[in-house]
Amino acid sequence: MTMDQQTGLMSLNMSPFDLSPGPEGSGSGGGPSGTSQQYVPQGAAYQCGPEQQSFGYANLDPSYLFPTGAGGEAGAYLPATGAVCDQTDTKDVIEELCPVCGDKVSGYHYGLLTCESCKGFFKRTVQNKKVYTCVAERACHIDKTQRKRCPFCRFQKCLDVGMKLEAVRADRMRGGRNKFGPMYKRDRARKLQMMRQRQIAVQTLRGSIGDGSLVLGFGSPYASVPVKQEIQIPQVSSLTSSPESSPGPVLLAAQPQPQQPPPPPAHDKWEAHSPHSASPDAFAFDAPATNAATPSSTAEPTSTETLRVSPMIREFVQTIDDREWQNSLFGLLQSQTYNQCEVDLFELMCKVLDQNLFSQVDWARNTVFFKYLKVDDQMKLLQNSWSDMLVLDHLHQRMHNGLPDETTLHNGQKFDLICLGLLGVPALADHFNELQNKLAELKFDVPDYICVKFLLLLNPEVRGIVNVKCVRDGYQTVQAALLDYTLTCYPNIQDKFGKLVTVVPEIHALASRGEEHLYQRHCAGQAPTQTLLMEMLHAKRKPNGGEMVNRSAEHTSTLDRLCGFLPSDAIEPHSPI
DNA sequence: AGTCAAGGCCAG
DNA sequence: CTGGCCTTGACT
Repeated sequence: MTMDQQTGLMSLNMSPFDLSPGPEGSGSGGGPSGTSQQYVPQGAAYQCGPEQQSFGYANLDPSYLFPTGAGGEAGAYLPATGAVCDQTDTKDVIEELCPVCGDKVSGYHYGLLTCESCKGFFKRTVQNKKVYTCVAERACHIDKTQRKRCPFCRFQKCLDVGMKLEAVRADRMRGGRNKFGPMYKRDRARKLQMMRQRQIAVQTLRGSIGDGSLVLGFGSPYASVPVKQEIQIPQVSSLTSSPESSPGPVLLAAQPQPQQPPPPPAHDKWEAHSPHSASPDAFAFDAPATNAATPSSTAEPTSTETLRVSPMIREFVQTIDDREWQNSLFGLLQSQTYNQCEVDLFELMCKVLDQNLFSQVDWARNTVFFKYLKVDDQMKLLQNSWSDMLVLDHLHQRMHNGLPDETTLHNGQKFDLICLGLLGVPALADHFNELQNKLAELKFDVPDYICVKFLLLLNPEVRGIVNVKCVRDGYQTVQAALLDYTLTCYPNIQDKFGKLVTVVPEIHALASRGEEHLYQRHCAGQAPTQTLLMEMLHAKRKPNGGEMVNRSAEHTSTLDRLCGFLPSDAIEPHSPI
């Protein structure tokens, strides 16, 4: 039996964001099989109790904390020995701790390196369609000694760290290999490379002690938390396809390609995450009917003009990882609603926004101009622009990737995807649509998008920036590049650049209203606490007007840690907190 | 033939 | 129900 058959649980005509089970339910063999336990209706936020709260994010998916680059998906611990790893053999790679319980890893199981017991637990849960109940707040701490206490939270953590439902075989066939084989191989290779790079980074650091210019996270007390396993989701629709043959990240396809058909709907990226994909079409975004990135015959750049796109803009476009954005969105919606009767949609929206924020920080800190700034400056810029960029990202996903307004969750609930772009304010929908129409008229394309995003981020007017010159240089460089791009590639659109620039304050106005709304709901106790999202909301409202939170070791904010984190491939293991 | 990630078995 | 160990079988 193929993986398609194993996992063919979804309606064939299901939309890419339709996460609800197919006609047969969430399992392969019909409805739940006589489990005695029942789900406890949701109410509590995804928070941690005081006993396990070693730091602010103790019970959020720890892999959010230290994103290690685009494509990261599952979670795992790096070696937490505290010692610098001087060897880079495979043995070290495998000597990790289970991302679920911290026990010794026995190999790759269901998508990532886990211990034998969590492997067995995950298998039994999925095979037998167990439904667990948490008698506490559904935020139990899971470690080696306590993993048996709360199967609900243990399973939730399995999903959170990235264990894959689709790797459990519906037909129970033994032996053989599945589609993750090549992925595991790549992951091993990547880990080995990371080890080597970390070694180099450590050596570099040793040679630069006392050099205050290094912005590294070695002093962080958080480095022993799990770090995302760098497993790329195979871009395949069946067991028989090779992930290696999958298309690369969204790169040049996003650039104007007037003489070619628009990029095909990216089915794969949806199937990749869904245990329920049944057909290649099941997870395609709607083909962008009014794809602004597919220029019309009158206004688009010609192929000759495309060649004139500056290398910098090409590079900018390459920083976009829409697939990661979509995969993580889908993965979160999937994991948050698996085995759930009903979820709080506002809370879910906050979690998605929170995840988007982590991606955003990860994107920013790897980009030119920004990555050379000191952490404090980086934080100020992000705190100033995060909501604007969230709105812009959503416009981009809608316009260039056909993101629908709504999706059906696993549990049958409808989730308004559009609310992500509106930051939870339905009343802004008209404004949002007007903005989108305006951009569509301007043939707003992917290079435009990424340039505007840089302009939002690199705002030299932000108060308190130390290295204003660097920010301004970056801003002006992007501005010039965008002007050049619009003149070269869209000569028929009168003053496209100027009109794009006028959109920025509109985005800001929209985002500000959203922020205000989120803040009020947060104050009313309706939003999950201890999230990066809430940290961002609070930052602007601090009496010192966006000054950094106290950055002493005992009071380090999440954003601080994210910005101060090492380059993704040079992570220094630390002793536990 | 060896590898290794699936599923299965069964004592505790 | 758990988790350590065993069996299986596609892939190398």
